[in-house]
Amino acid sequence: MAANFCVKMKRPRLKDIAEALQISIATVSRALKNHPDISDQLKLRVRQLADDLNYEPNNMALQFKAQRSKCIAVVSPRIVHYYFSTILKGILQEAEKQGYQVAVCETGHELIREVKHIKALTQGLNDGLLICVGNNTTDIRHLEKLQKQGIPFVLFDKDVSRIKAPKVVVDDYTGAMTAVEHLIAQGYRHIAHLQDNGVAHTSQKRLKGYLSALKKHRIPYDESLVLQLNDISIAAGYEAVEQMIRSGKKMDAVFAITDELAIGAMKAAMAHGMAVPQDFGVVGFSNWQIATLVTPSLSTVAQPGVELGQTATKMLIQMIENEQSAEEYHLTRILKTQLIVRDSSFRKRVVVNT
Amino acid sequence: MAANFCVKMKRPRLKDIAEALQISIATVSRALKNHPDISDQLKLRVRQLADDLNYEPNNMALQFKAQRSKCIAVVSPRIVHYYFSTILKGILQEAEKQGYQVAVCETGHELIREVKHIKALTQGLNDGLLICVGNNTTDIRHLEKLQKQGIPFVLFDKDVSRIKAPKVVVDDYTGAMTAVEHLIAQGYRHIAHLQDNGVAHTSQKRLKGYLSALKKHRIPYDESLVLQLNDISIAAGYEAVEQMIRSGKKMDAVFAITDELAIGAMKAAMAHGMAVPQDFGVVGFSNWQIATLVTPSLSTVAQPGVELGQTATKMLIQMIENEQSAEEYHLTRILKTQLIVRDSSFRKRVVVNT
DNA sequence: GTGAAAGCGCTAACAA
DNA sequence: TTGTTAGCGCTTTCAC
Repeated sequence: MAANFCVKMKRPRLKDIAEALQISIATVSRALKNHPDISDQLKLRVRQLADDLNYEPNNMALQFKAQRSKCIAVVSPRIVHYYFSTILKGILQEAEKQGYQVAVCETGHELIREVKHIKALTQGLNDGLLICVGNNTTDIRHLEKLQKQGIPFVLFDKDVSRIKAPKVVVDDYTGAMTAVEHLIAQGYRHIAHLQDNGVAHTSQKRLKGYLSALKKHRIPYDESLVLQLNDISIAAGYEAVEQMIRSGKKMDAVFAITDELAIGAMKAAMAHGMAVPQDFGVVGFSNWQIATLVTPSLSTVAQPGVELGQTATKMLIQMIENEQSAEEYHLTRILKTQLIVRDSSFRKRVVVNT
Repeated sequence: MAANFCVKMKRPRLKDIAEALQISIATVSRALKNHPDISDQLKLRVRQLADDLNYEPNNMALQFKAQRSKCIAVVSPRIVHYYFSTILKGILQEAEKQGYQVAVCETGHELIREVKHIKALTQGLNDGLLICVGNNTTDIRHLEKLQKQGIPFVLFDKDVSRIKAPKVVVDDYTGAMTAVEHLIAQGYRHIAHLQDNGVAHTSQKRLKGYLSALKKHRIPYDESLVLQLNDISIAAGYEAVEQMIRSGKKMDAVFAITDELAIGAMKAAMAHGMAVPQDFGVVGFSNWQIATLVTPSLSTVAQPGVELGQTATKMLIQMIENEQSAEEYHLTRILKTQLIVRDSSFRKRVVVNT
């Protein structure tokens, strides 16, 4: 708008180089891509000038021409979240390796934002999507629409069983089962399970793992030991376990759906004079950094976040580059978890294999 | 390549609608944007068909035409990092509000990757950049080049004093000074300072804050109480303080450059029989989530991550939309930190104002 | 070995 | 009220 005394150098285009050298645009283009048809002499002159002018190809034009952006987008419920950060790290690693740019957005588990973001991201800017649906995503019409449009996408972390699409998830069932079997092996018999509202697939799978472990070892299932909480915070875990203890319920261990709940549970038990792990065993889920920092350190089921991110990204890029739609390519990859036994559940010498 | 029996619907273009309706492309374009010139009747027909075909404008074409992508990119040293996650959250919030997409990449504090990423991100795909340089970025030619190219960018978190560009940083100096003054007010007199290699601006500013606080309260400066560590982990903090204690050095408090170092320091002191905060006071920096989880809970200097992200994004978008170059718009915004006093340093009742 | 020209999907100035 | 056309920067086929 305002007059500008300092002449701002416009970005050089092929045309500028062509005109300066009195040759055609096509020749410049070829020279810069080292096309064999162009004489070495001319190539040299072109490159020289391109360097001098600081020429960089205009990516928007390239994209537009190729109708491909080399951009993928990630839709995630949470950003400030250790596990998700590790997934994102894996995504970025793989994308960098393959020369893709990664756009990120957060839905906060709100369906409206999820739908809005997915719509915005697919209006042509991105070649594909990596989506982790929110906990409240029961309506999946937006995903079905993506499929119809033939836009490649991969679902990660949260399974959505009602849709046939490529997915990368973690083996919550086996992870939970292994954790509970470990508690049983350590001699705990009254094992409570702290979960969230139980709606999400992950929660259901982990509950199933818990139940299977009990069944396998013939420990009677006591419904009142499975607590559904509104919140998965440390405070929630604390409160839940405190109430159980106060109520006189017999309980000597907790398997919690998150590390935070587990830590809350541990603190509550300790506050009520129980020694961890001697009187009370605790295992969490996720292997957040805090698990190593609490005292006693927390046993937990580690999820392979980086690997999950990498795997999902590899799948997506493959779909993009082979022009496979999400409908054709419905593969579910299930990654193994790893039980990490730390102090909060280790009171016996036993051989533990994951 | 291979024959495809299922006819894949190609993405509809304006042309398809125009042909079907026997009108011109321009008319379709205008009808869809609700241009007043078009008759309501026609608009209706056009919209109807567009809906039926599931028409979505091709963003690549729009971008190309406008030479603007409504994309910004974030360059960060680390992804799995609580503080950075909060910054990213702020960035995403503001970008979402203003309708921008956000690309993210990680440099791992490696200059080569930083340069490579910045180059890739500026080849036209992004309207501007938010950059947090790595700890080893002393060579800043890549940033100077950005300025010359007139590409809008904002530096965040890490200051680079040698370049005149818009920046958003945290007031490390005052933050550190406040923390140390708090320790002094609590009666500690032999306050050690744990820092990293001291190269980064943040480290230097925090050291200065430490020194100023001592000076202001006439506490003699003891060089041997300032430790430069190779690593900012819990283990490093533990080791450093343990050595100090073993060496018989008089020391009754630590101000550490990170929460992790601080926690390590605290654990070391406790391991050697010192009570925290009675015999030994500890204050960290950053307010990571773990600060609330350790026992005793850790006093620390909180950095406003979300606010920082938002501010940087606002500045960048303003630059983009007003076509201001980084050279013209060299404003440095310094955000206040907040001292959070928890158990690790609170032994006296005093009024604490940030 | 090099140039001319079409076209990617869309917008907007100009024409009718 | 609607159509025509040029053009955004680049690649690529075809012609010479």
